[in-house]
Amino acid sequence: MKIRELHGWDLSPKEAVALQRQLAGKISLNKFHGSVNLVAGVDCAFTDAGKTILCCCCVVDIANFETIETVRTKLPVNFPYVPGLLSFREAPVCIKALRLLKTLPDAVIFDGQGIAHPRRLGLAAHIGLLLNIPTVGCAKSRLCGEYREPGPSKGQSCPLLQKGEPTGKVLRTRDNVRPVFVSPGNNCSIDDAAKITLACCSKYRLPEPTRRADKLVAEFKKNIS
DNA sequence: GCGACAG
DNA sequence: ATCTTGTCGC
Repeated sequence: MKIRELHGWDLSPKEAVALQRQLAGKISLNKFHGSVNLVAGVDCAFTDAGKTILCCCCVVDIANFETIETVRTKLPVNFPYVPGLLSFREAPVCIKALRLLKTLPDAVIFDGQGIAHPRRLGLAAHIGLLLNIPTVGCAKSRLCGEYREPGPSKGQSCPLLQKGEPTGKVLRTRDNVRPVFVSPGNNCSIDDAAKITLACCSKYRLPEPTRRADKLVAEFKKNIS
């Protein structure tokens, strides 16, 4: 798929924070009007003593949960892990991988936050600014925000709030299993993000696109080291 | 100053 | 994220 570029990625942590504040204002949370059938999942892993980052994408047809396409690629790590600045570490490979896709998905789900971020620009939101389709952040744990525990059944959720403002949802994707933290990245609303995520869940806690991408990178890593 | 802190 | 075996539970 074609992906535009807004800026370079060789920045210092301070410059990165300034850039996030500037880019956050460009996010669109308008409701998405369209059908979601093909969803791409993206996930990363590290090797080479943390000097190389690997990334895999998996496009899944939500109607029958069949894998349509997969891609994998790698890049040298060029930014440290700093809570709140994850995109500057992982976005470059994710973008490289997405560009390798021949299939144009209807939406993309990332392993991380969307706007549920201190400056409203988590990984899914940042990369979402480069795409024209909805992006969703589906994290396994919380970065920031307050919430109450959602009910125990699949589908139940509670709003994730930042200073009282909703930024996402704490969503139960399986009965009696820890919830995930979902937030829109760009080009969709909070409800759209939760709806898309739930539509991608079959029998596991993580949505299929992301879960499969995770398995793919693990295998990729295994065949390298 | 003391915790919290996506992957 | 990564280092790591077995083990409890549906």
